[in-house]
Amino acid sequence: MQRIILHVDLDYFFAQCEELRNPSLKGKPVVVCVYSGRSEDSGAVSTANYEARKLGIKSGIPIAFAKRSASPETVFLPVDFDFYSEKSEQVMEVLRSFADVFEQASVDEAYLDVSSKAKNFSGAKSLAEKIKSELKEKTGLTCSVGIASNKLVAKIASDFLKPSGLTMVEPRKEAEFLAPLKASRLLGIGKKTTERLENLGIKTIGDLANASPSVLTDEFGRNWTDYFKQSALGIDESPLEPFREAQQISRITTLKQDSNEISFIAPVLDFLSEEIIESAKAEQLFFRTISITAITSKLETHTKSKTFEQPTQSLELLKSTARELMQNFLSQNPELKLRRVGARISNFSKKENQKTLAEF
DNA sequence: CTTCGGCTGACGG
DNA sequence: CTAACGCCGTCAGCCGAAG
Repeated sequence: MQRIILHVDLDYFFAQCEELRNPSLKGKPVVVCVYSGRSEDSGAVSTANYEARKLGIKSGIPIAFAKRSASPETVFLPVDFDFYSEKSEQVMEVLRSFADVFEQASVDEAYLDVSSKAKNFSGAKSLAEKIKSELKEKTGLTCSVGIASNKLVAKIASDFLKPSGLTMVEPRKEAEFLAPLKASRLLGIGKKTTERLENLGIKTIGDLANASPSVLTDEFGRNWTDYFKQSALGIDESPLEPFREAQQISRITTLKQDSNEISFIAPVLDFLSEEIIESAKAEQLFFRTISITAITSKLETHTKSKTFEQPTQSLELLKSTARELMQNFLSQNPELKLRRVGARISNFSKKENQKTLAEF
């Protein structure tokens, strides 16, 4: 069955939201930042608009680093996630109305299966243009759209021409479209894997398609090799998932100063625990596993966890367990100081005391 | 043998 | 002068223990 999938990606989403709220920002470099609160400029850049990107400012770099390459009119703003979420909901509502099957992939991305609404690829292109104009009209936001026969290629296509782009890859043209692109465009190929592939002389997706399977298997194993080979040819049967359930809820924060004292860290974990329980209750989730994360001064990550028999929603249990796990970790690693600490719940069930069939 | 718990590491928005 | 560095979430893979 030939599918027609659209991937819609909002352009420089957080920064575009800020431009929408304050139109005088338009035309200036805008940098949306996550401040850690530890010193004036500590933190990282979340999103930069295209004017800022021209200056070399992009997601993930330290704020202090971004300020060095900023121009005098560059505007730095703190993230306002509540505002972006609100806009995101408006956007998703519009997009959903155009789809036979809809999957929100993140706060600023969605997949639309329009197989029966569009009939053919030429119809899908008209539909995509309609989506772009209606989205702009109803929410004020621009987006880039990719059209293809599956999610994998649609996502790469939406990224091909930005901002405000529209890229269509017709059926049977997938491998040809992908071949010249960098291997890192495929999902799951990040910094580390790119380096390992380059050591094998593989730079582009085309190189990957032509690579010897046995060489790939030696380096990455069967599972990855199969996935790489299929992806490089643009083959992807994965269905849209309209109702993805959360697997975990976590909160993490940067300490005001590095520390290994439980008396300093425990109140921080308590605060994170309260936020986590609030989310869990909002989604009516009961959890069995509690974890803590400890990130050292040298940015090494450690996690510890504990699983309980009965699902729970108890704030007190979360607080006491998180504290106990952290206390144990600190005693076992007295030489370490922590920069960031986090807490997490997972292993969800919808209800407390869920009975198994055998109990009836 | 499979499943579960615990943990690490890679990745991405 | 250099180095600088958030937060939230998913998944694969490994290990050892338990079933």
